[in-house]
Amino acid sequence: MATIYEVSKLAGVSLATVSRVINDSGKVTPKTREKVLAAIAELGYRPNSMAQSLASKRSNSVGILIPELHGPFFGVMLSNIEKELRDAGKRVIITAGHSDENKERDCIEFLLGSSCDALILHVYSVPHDYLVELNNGPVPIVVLNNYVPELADNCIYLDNEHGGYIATKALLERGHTDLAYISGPHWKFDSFKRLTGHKRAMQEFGLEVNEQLIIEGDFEEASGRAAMQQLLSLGISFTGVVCANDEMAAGAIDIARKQGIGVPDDISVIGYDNVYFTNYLHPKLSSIGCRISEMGQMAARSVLKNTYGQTDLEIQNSFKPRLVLRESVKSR
Amino acid sequence: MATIYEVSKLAGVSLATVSRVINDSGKVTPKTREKVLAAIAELGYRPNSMAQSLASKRSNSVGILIPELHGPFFGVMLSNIEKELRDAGKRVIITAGHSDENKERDCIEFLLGSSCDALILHVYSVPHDYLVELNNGPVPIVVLNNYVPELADNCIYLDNEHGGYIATKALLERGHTDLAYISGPHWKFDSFKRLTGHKRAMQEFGLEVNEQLIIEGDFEEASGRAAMQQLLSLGISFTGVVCANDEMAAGAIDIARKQGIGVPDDISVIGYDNVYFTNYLHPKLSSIGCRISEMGQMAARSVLKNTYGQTDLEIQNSFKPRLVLRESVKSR
DNA sequence: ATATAGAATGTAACCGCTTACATTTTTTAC
DNA sequence: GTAAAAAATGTAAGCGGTTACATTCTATAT
Repeated sequence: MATIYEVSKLAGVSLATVSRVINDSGKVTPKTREKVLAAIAELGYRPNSMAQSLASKRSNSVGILIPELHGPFFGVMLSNIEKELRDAGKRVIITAGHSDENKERDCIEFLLGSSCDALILHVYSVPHDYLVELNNGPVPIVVLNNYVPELADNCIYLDNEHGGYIATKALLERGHTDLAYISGPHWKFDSFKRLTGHKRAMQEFGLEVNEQLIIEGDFEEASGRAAMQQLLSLGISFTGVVCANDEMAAGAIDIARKQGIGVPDDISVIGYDNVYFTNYLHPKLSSIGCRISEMGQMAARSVLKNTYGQTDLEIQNSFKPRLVLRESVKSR
Repeated sequence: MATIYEVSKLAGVSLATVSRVINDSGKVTPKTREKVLAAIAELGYRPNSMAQSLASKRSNSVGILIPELHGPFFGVMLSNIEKELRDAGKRVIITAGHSDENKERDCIEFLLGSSCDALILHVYSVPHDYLVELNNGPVPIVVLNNYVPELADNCIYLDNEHGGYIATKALLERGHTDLAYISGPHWKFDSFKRLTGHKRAMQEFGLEVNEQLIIEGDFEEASGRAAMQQLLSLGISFTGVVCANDEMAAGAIDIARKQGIGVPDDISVIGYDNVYFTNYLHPKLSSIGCRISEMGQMAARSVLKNTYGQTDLEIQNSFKPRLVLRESVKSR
């Protein structure tokens, strides 16, 4: 591989000049620029990014930590982060934290050791203090899908409380009064917030929430099945089920069907996340749209703005989920 | 950030010695190792990966090019690549090529300019020649989910012809004789191979394939709907539909249902990829399992073996898909 | 005790670039 | 035409490591 030195010799100019044309920095006469460009082309020269990084103290790469790389939610998020960042010529180094504190820490360590210029973190288990501390270090972070008060400006998040609220309200407004709720793990903050929103809506409508009708799942389809099973075995009647994500809703619907309970005829079901397969389900699942792409994009923009000096970018920190009505919800 | 120089001073040893303990290379007395380790801990020193890369001419990062970052197929693949690679301490730089030749080339250029030690490429549009040429360059590649004869040892792929064959055979063996086929884009090699396998199975069973019953979709759900629509409007009877992926199968089933055609009672449907949501569909979709995780993992191992010298790893280049029977297929 | 092989450590060149500063060239003003 | 200012280019010192080779210990053999 040719080096900048060889280019400079061939073009008959100094190293500095070659560097200038490569980076488009400083003034260079069109004529000499031509010469340099020609030499670069002739040698098939490509700057050595490691050397550039070392000398400039900027790696042009940003580290991403996301719970999983697969799955409809994270995939979309990642997709948008990558697009936005690569359009700006930045590299994206990804790691998966699997919602486990130690793994999340490992990933962060790993990314810190990778000379990232910034980190985009979608974590579940690492404590807030740790994030705050981290942000005081040399590499700035943006916290995705989570709100940390001390880091408010660096957070891009969804108002999950509102999401739980509107999901529930969608059913209440349609005449349902007896609702069940299939929750995600209570220790996951977004899951917890959704449930909080649910309770607020119930309260607002003057309804008692029956704790027996709140089942804790784990966001996986199987837990939705189990939850529905349990709900039906309770012998308490209800006409609507709010689920904390679409996978669990899919499982719940399937169990209902198997027990001869019609959705939405007997029971209305609403999911959360509005993941792409909601459309493939039968009945098509109503859900809560989470602005996943926008949040991903915004997280990327946040680092472009704060780390790479694209000061013209507008950052929106908080996103409001919205109701997406399909076939699984019916008025009574 | 502390440098190796400061560590060496604090520990009272030379740069070389510090480097040795960091990299666990060369001999170092336990005692001096202790001193160095202590100094490292005291300073909170972390090696500068850019400097390491530059000096060692090894970035420890591998570039990934994949059509999309989202979607059930690619997500799983990516997930396994990342896991395998990061367990080995390698960085993963990802890019999405969107099945477009120019974008794919851009991505490859981008990765080449990122000092990757190796590339894992899942491409659709870039010609074989280009890949062969590329592989002659300084950075080795592994071709994922595609077979390039000249690069046979660097390819990790699925036998898609076989997949199309067993999918079709699954229906034929269950007494179906009139089959329709919803294909992916013919220009995508995997899609084409699947169709080839379909035809072979038909032939083997002494059946004529009716070209009218082969509809070209684009792997998206909507095209599955459209294809089914078209098939039903043909007025040609058929009792089974083989789909080149699960999304299109989901669309096809939904259209059938809307037209009052029972699946699997009136028509059996089989998908391809065995993507996770096949389980959420109603009826649960039979499909062809594509060993996605294994291929992803194997691609990663291939680079660990060939680029990072883990010679003990066994590489399996070709994977056979397998039939996954669920509810959408029924004997007649 | 001494020579010597082998182990541990140190020295310094180098990896390929960026950039502050110095120098040279060109332009402008008079 | 000359001086001063501005623009273009060049020089060289890093950036923070790795590693070949040189040097200094240690341990073993004699």
